[in-house]
Amino acid sequence: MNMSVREEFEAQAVAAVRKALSSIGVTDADIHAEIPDNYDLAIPCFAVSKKAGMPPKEIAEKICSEISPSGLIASASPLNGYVNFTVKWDDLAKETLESIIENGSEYGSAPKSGIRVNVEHTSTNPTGPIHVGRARNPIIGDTLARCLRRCGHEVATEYYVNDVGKQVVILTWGVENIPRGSVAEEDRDKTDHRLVAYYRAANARMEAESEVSEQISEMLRRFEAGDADVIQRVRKTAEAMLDGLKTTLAGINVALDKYTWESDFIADGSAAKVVSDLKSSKYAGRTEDGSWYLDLKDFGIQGKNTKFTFTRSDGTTLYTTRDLAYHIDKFTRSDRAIDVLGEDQKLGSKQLCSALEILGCGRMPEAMFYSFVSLPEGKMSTRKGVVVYLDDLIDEAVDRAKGEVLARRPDLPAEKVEEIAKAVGVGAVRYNIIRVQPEKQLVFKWNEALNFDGNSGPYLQYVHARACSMLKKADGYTQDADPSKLTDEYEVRLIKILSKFGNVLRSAGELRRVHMLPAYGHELASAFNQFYAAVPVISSGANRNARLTLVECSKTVLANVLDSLGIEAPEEM
RNA sequence: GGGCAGGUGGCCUAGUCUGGAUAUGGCGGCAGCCUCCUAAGCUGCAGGCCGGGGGUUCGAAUCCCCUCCUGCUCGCCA
Repeated sequence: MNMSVREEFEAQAVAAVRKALSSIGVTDADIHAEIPDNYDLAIPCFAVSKKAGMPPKEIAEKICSEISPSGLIASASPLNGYVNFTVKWDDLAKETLESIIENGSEYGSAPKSGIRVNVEHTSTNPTGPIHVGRARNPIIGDTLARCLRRCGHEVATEYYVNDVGKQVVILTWGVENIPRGSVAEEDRDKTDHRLVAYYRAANARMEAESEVSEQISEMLRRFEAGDADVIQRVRKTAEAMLDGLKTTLAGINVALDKYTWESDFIADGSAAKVVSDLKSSKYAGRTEDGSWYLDLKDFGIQGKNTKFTFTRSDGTTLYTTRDLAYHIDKFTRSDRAIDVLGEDQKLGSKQLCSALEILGCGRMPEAMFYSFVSLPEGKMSTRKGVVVYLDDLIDEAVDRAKGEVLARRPDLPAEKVEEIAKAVGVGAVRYNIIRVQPEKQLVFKWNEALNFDGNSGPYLQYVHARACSMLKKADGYTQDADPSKLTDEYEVRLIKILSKFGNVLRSAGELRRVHMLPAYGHELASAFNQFYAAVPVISSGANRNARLTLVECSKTVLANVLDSLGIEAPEEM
């Protein structure tokens, strides 16, 4: 679909102001619109004031005198240096409702852009189950991907599997050498939870027994020398572990389009190509021991060590070297690459970008950082067992949701209860994580993670279910988008919120401000609840059809918001 | 020590990029609201030196400088 009515109105208002300003000789003014409480749009004249050499108040008055109602603009009035616009309500309401009815699940989406966007997310080491400390990654990545799709882009999500390096070798050694039953496996029947016991045990034995340590080192040496057998065995273990991780991700409605294996970039020679290309750059240098590095002091890398090492002294590649090959590969199949990364990757990501620049790669990945979720007692650690697994969080959330459903709906069959409980539990978890700006430090607390009230996923789901229930109970009506039947203040507010959805999707997607989405959903749901409490719908006589149409439209947009958040929209709960 | 990020009522949080009209919501607390469309709801009340200090400006939560607290980081680890 094309520009929404709301966006057209904004464009018209800005154009009108620009035109009025040009009549007083100001042409390059910096105009930005705000959405105030009492008007539909406001443009402050303070910045313009200096350029024009006129007080803001006078400019606002002057601008308003030049603007007459046209298009979607109903009025423009000056107040305290602002130009306040009101929209032609009838047009806004009618076109918004008609557009929602016409476009349904696509309402708010932008037309196809033809731009290929690659979103890499999750990419956790396949050495243990996903814990809550990293749970922001798949949820941010998946939500962003959903928003970008609605922004019209061709989006592919991708998981970069680290099947290279000491950690996976330790795991593989453990799985191959520690007898089944000799270590206590976790009781959850999933490969990631089963195998992590061998990873822990292997780590412990490596530290305690020099013989084990030597075996692991030998395995690592053979791996790096390209021993096909070792590489294959490590890959197999990683695949088994990944299987469990995929199940966890599926549990929170995350499915990735592609899994790319780090070892492939060694096997196909592309990592070696990166090394040889970097060696010939003027920033390259070699230490006495024979390792190669780039000196990045001219690239804004600060600190006592500006060197970025890209080969070991034995010539083998390092993680970031392979990541370079990976990014070059990504850009052969996408126009934009977005990396969702933990904040510990900030320096690495910067070095990667500098190296890409040195390699003459015309493009840079856009990094999105989040800070790790910690526990009140401190950082999570898989090895120390100070950890809350994502699987446990999901189970707990679904369990609690089940209790809530059972308490409210004794009439539902058991199967339906399970279905709703899963939707609600997962909704609470995803919403709670995505509602907060990613860079904010987050301390995990059960009562917050399992919040079902107020600013929560279930609150939005509840409104969706409520709207569905009303439509069902109405038992038939004819669609009516006549704005003259929707003049109550609650109806007006609700429709104005519905008209903003496209703008919200744009900033959540293009500007990667994913946390705008839950805020909007809450605003919409809250406005609906107020409308619901104040305005009778089913028994409302002449306005019945129009009000039911508004309920249907609200339901549609809410479903779109929930879908963008990767949260299911139950029809009853 | 250097770099990067966060600091907003008891708790969580929006707004900071692009300075502007009374700082957004939620949780918890208190007081109300189901003979009407799902009370996972609605209404009202209390609660704020926007970490602290300077500066720029007609105007600062927002920009600049200093400072304190928290997290991350400065590997021939991944």
